[in-house]
Amino acid sequence: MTSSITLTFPDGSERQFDSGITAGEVAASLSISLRRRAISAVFNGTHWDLQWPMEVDGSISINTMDDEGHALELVRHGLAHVMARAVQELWPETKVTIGPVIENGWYYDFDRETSFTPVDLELIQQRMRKIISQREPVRTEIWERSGAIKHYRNLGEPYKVELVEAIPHNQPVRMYWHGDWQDLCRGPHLGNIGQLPADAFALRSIAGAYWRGDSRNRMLQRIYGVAFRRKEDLKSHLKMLEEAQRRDHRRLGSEMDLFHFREEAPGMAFWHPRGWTIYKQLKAYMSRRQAVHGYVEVNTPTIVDRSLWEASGHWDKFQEHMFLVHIDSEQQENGKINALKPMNCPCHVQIFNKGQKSYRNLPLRMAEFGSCARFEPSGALHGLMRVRGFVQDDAHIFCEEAQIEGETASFIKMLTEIYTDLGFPEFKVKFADRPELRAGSDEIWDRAEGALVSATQAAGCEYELNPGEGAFYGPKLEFVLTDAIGRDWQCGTLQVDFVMPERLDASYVGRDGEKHRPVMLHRAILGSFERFIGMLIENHFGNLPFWLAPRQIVVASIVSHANEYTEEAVQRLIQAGIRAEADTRNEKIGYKVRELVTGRVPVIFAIGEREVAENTVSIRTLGKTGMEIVPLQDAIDRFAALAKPPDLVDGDQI
RNA sequence: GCCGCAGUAGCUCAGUGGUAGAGCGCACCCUUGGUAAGGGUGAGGUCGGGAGUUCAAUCCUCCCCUGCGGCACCA
Repeated sequence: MTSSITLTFPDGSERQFDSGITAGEVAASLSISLRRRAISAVFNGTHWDLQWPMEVDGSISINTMDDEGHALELVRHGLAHVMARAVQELWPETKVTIGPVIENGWYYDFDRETSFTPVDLELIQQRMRKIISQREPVRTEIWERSGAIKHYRNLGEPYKVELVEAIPHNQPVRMYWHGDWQDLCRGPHLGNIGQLPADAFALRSIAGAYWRGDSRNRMLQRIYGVAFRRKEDLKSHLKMLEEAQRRDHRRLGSEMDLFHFREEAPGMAFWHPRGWTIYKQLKAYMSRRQAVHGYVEVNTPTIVDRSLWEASGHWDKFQEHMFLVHIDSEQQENGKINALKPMNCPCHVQIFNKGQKSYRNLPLRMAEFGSCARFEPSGALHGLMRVRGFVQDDAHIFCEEAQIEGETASFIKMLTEIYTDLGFPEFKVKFADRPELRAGSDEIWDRAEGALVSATQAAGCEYELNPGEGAFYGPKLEFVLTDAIGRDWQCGTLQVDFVMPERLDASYVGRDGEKHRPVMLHRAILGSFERFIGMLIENHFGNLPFWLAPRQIVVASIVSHANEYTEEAVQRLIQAGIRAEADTRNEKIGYKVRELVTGRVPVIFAIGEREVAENTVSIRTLGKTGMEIVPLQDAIDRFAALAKPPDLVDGDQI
């Protein structure tokens, strides 16, 4: 009296099976070789374990190791369990928690008194290989919730008890056995541990991580691993990581003599002449861009009395991140305290508030390259990407509610232009909607979110939802770039704010002659110059576009009696607006070239007797091996044109 | 902030319970050399800071600072 189900295969054919048949049995019914190669199935869109029964009609396809996505998931997931087993075999007192698959690998969090060491990683790795070589089958069962809880209580696995308790009641509690070792897991898994590639994984690092990601909870020890289907894939991945480390902006920043950090001012960059050159160029570019897009530029105080921060709400919400300044003892006695500004917005509202504004002034786009200081937690600091002192390309658009959508759309357009100019035609967009704790009515939030979403869609931007991550005062768009090591950094942002204008009592006179509250859009494109320059360095591997390159041309003499002509050429290049230097050191040209090439100088002019005699230069361009002899004036004209920032380039330029 | 690891010359790193070494760089000299390293000589270090153990600490112990990898945070 078994009922039957109908399964549809990828080729469209249908077959009847007894209800409860497993995906593995279905594969076997198709062919013995397929059964042997099968690793999992996709049943009705769900990644399905070969051991799981199917009890409803549906579509099915069988996966083999050739199905990369599914194969990698099973491999990484399987290795997570094997690693946990290895750890418990080596150190039985260790408590297990969770071990999810992540990009390129997995991690597993353990609770153990003693810290894992790099030597332990090697031991674990060896034990994992041994476990894999035992080729034990994987078995799964669905358990009663209470039975599972009891089981884990008896085993002394408190984290597993918590996990079982957290499984929603409409979902099965699934247990897996890998040989004798057992773990709670929603699956699916490979049918046999021996299918895991013992030579295509590596344990990478040990790190702390809070249980359930909550800093109030106990700190566990997390071990990260990477895994692939084949040894070659692992090798190329490790090589790629090395490559990425080589383009780390912190490394390039010191190799190229751009900036440095020191103990006296943690999280604040000391910009060297070459780094500051990039900074200045970028700032000038942004300034021109903003002018074109209808922004006015302002400048506001760095040190501001606490009364403003109290009014803006920062004193309550942000104080622990603010650098406080006691100016003198008298002020201190009066309880007067100043703070370095962590943001520009309150100051901008004060400029808006000076004098009477009318709807005719809106939208008012007020920009500032404002120097901000935030006391970031020590563990958050990361080169230029996360600093305590930085300059934002900040602006606030004061507008009417009906203008939000239009302003958003033109902002996204401007941001896309700028990112493209700077070498980031691709970036992620996240839409962060209302958080649980928020100001303003649901109706206002509905309107603000709606305006942001429709403007984003109108701009043709794909975005992902970042639920509940909006600011307390309004929803935001986040524009995210990825660094060399794969870490994401938010650069641009657009935030709708109904709260700050209220708190600081901003108003304008509307068409009706009455006072109205403007809406404020907080927005930035680069985010901070520091972070964005970090991204630029990594993105270009230090080889910045010519207009941004801190050293554009070095004129190197080959013989010392060419030094005078060399200096003259440099002067003429500088007058033509090019960043040029002379290299008249007493060294061979081969030595100079090597040093300049490794120093990422985009263009070298070499000057020997011939060039002096013929009034030419020998040009060598970074990345090319050949050279080219050109009259000096022609070379100056050519590179002066190339040195133009992208927004100033004439149409017919390259 | 939390967990772990690290800090020796300008840089990259070696090293030892008896106050330190290499390569590169730097300075000077020789060399005038045609596109990725010409040769010689020399100067440089409170071994991150403080305390302790010891006859003696750069090395061992503790505290702090900074950095690195994560976690948490990123208004």
